Amino acid sequence: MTGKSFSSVWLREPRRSTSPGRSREEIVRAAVELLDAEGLNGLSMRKLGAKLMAGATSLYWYVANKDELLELAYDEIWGEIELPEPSGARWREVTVAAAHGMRRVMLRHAWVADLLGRVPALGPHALGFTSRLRATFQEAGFQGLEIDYATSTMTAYVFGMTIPELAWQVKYAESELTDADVRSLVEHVVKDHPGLAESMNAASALDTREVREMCFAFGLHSMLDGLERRLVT
Amino acid sequence: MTGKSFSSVWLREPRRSTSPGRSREEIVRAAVELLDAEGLNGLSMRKLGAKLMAGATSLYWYVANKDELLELAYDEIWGEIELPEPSGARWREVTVAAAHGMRRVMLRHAWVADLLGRVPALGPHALGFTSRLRATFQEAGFQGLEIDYATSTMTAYVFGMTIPELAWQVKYAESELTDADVRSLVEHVVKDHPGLAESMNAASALDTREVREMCFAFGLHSMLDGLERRLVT
DNA sequence: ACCAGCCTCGCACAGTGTGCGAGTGGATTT
DNA sequence: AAATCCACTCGCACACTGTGCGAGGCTGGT
Repeated sequence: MTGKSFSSVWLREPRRSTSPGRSREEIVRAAVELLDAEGLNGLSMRKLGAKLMAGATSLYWYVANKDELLELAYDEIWGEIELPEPSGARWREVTVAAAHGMRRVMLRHAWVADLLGRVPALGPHALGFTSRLRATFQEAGFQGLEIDYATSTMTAYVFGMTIPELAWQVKYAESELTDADVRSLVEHVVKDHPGLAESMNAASALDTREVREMCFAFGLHSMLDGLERRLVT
Repeated sequence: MTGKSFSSVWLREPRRSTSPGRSREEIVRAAVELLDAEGLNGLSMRKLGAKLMAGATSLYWYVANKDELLELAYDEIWGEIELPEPSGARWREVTVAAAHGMRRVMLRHAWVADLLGRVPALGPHALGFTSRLRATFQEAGFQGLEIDYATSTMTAYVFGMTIPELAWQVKYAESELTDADVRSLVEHVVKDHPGLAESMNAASALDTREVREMCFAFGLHSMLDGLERRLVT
């Protein structure tokens, strides 16, 4: 009775197939592989069809359009995040583990960055994750809407911290720049900003990866401290 | 002496033009307008050319390729963020204002979400903003790498909190769903997750926009509390 | 008058998502 | 056994994309 077309992947049953290698799950799995290997621009229906030894348009039997396929692929990787059982007493441990889990999955599938701002996380895997994370905050003692606020804050932090990392990673991978090239670019561009230049010098003695991880941990624990304060007051 | 091609917009001088309406700045401004109106997929070189009463390929005189144009557009909107003068004493005020400024600009230019994960923020406007924000944290009392950690944490939070909002906004705008349609979709999809369903019910009595803003403020202040704690210890 | 340089743009190519409608093969009904 | 149906595949075509190339035009200096 919705009147208009109004469709969503999550409202339709997936189509089953007789011939093997041809099902929504298979297609989504192959799409994820292709995305991992070649990025968002590397995924085309024709390439995906070829990978599955099918015509490009055959896939449209299982999937309404490419956007839907991307929604499915997006939800798929939400399923990869390891998340300990909710536990109110050890909510910080659980939350820290969840944050690192999210970050790991994002780094593994750099193309998520392109979908975060386009696809609402409404798939079963995404909801499952969110739901369990929410339960953790609830058991920790948050109440009412603040349960959701805390959950959102936590996921927001991980997204926001990891996305720019992915931007670097992508820019890196697609052009063949050496570390020295990148450094010289940044040095040049940062010239008019003494503060940034100074911090770049300080960081350049250390391993980039390590700095990123320290930064992530610093922000994460700060944020959790802040949330914890909201709790005991 | 870099050996390889290795180019970046930020290393090349923009080309000047004789005929009016044709310059890097004009083109970028028009691109931003088009992006605002039609989103990332709505921007094509041909449409942009038409808007400027120029052939599509004329633009390539001023801009190496579309990616470069997007980098320029991305940096352009960094310049729109209002940021008070750095002030150590009132660093929280400044930071809160900066966060809301970022959020406002993002909501105004929903397509940033598509670029955050693809384009490193190396343009002059982005660096200017970052540099001044950094100065604020420095004057607040942070030291060494922690100045940058705090800065990153803050921007990460704003990005991460706003991006999913943009996803909804986009999905909304491009399909013509009514509020009721959206609610029924979410209700349906959330059925297996009692916690989420409950919180949805609690929130549905309130104005969506208001809830989003309360959530944003809650997380922001939590995060700043956490950072402040790092400071006094 | 000639030339050099900046600047414009038409053409063409390879590639995209996807609607359409014809085809195929196996199961079910008559 | 024949006819019918339906799940499924896919070739073709269309409109559209970014962009390399190279032919032109305009402007100022000699």
